[in-house]
Amino acid sequence: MPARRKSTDETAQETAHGTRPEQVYQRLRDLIVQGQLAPGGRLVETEIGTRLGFSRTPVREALQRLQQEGFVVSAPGAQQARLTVSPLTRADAHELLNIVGELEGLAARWVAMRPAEERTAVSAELEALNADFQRTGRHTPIDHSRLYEADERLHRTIVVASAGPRLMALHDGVKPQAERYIRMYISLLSGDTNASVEEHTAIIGAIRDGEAERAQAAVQTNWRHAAERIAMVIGIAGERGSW
Amino acid sequence: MPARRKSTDETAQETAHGTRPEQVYQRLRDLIVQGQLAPGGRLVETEIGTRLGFSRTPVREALQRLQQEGFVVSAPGAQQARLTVSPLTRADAHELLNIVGELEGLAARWVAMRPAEERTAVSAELEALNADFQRTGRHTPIDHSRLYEADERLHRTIVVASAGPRLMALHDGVKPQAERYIRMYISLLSGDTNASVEEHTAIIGAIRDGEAERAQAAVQTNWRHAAERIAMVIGIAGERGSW
DNA sequence: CCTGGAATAATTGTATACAAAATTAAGTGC
DNA sequence: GCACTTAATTTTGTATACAATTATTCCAGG
Repeated sequence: MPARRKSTDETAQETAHGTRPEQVYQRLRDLIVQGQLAPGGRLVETEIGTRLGFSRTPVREALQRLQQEGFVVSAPGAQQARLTVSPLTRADAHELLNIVGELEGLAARWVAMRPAEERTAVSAELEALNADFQRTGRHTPIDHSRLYEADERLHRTIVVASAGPRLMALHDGVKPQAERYIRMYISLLSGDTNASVEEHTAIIGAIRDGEAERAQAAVQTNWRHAAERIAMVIGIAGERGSW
Repeated sequence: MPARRKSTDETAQETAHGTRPEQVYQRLRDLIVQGQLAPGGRLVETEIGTRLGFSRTPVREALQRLQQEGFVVSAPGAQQARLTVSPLTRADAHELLNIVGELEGLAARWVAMRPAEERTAVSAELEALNADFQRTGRHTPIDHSRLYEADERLHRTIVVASAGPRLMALHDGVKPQAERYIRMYISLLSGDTNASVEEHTAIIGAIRDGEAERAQAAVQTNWRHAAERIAMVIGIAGERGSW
């Protein structure tokens, strides 16, 4: 195949959104986050390439990015890369969720420092999202995927409202990895959404009142609790991909 | 040139530490951090390649990494990359230093949660480093580079003592970018090192006493002050590389 | 002088060929 | 059957060729 790019005559099946490395990246990331690519599983450049219909070059680019973000690790000590899907461990979950808490906490602090008008607008939006979250949590049977997404939307709103490009980039890189843990174990911990709803309420209140310190602390607490809960669940359910 | 790797018969001048992409990455990063590659300056793959004696492939890998970490940005909206050294702006400095504060704050919190024995060992080491820092600050004429490095050693000690691999990786990616700002403007703000020494003392005390919350807050305060000072200095001295 | 546009050059994206490692398979002697 | 060596295969690292895109130059017309 010649090295044509962005040709207008795309074949029908590949809708082609974004550059090729981007496509590969998105595809692999989804597979990892959703567990189709199991922790510890090997990633072979040529295989991915043929499977997705690209050459190794864009695949390599995507893998590098995934590696840097931590979705993928290379066998340590080896001279050659040998990439595998990162294992899910208790320690990693704890560390990761706490980091997300810090980043989102900073974002919350900054929202709480915005002018009153903006704050009320954001809090109103957050209230609505929290109500959504609560409703999804009450609904039986619980749709775990929707529940995660409702929570995600709420948190993301805080970040988008205040974060500059640096914090956004960092958050975008780290959050999906937390998602890996949360999605995997959410079914085991979604029994008690009331606690989360209350924590969200505390966050929203602090933002509305413009109390930066309190908003930051509330977000961090929220995540710290999540970290503890998930670490506990992993302790029971066992780690996956590490042995 | 054939694609030989890790050959034992390296030419004398290239001592070859690490893989080729790693070498290129290190080299470019240093050039950017030390300002040899000015903010806004163009980065051309072939030029870098010939200058360092490698082909475009490893250069590309290094550039990608630099881009993801934020040292380098691609012209927005363009279809092709067009990489340039990231500009130094007031807003970016503020955002970046606050992020570092959060990450190191989390590290400090974790150190403060370690068993007493370990905490006393770390605090002793930190005390020594802080004394070093103070001494360097008093010495006339002030060696700004040494002053930065003394500060850096102290902060790094906290991170190394407690951070897991995730936090370490994140910190290693973000901190050198803060370094870019600090090194550039340190000569303008190193007049008053006493404030920094005191802030360090507060951090060390909290760690010694095992007060996680206070340790975290102290580190964040330290960085928030630095952020404010540097943002102010940039306001006076003017931004570089953005226009 | 400067404005527009075609020709030219520079630069990046992608595929691919080949080399170096590393892994696996296959013998071989015991 | 098992340890050990060697051959074959797989997989990654690097260089390079070519295409697509973007920037630059140059020249005519006003």
